[in-house]
Amino acid sequence: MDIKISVGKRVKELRNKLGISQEELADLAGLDRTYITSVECGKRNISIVNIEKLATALNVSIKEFFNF
Amino acid sequence: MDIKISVGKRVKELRNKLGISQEELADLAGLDRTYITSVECGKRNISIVNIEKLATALNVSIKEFFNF
DNA sequence: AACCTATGTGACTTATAGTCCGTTGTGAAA
DNA sequence: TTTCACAACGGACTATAAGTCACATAGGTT
Repeated sequence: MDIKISVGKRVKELRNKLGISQEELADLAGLDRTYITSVECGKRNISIVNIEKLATALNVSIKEFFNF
Repeated sequence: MDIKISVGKRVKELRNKLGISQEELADLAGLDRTYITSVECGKRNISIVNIEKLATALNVSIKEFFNF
């Protein structure tokens, strides 16, 4: 599976587990809401710095984030 | 520790374990020799697609790659 | 119907990722 | 001391990710 799709699904999965909206996650991570959308939809080739921001906001380590 | 530094150290560690040069890794991953240098030096905010290319070239899964 | 909340889309500018050329430094071997 | 392989560095360039916006869509509520 395309890594961008996998990352997107993982973000959505962890976000849903926390029960928060894309907008709340965006605020927590310091990113734009529409950027979160496009990441979750697998449209972004996200960088490691933003992955770290998202992982932190989602309360998981990077190692845990990639545990898929 | 800065995630870019951590990634760089990890690439270098895995590359040395394989006993290959930066240029060989670059060829295996389909990336530029000078780019590998800057990644290893922690100067690059590498994207997930290139992380996947490097992990594959280094014979580890992405999950294993981030096992640090 | 009109309304709210959450999510998705397309287009766009700015920032930087990534390439390509070469140079420099370094350490080990001859 | 030169030769070689490798690693780091630099400038100039192109490709693409980051980041934002107006707007569209889908469901649920009144």
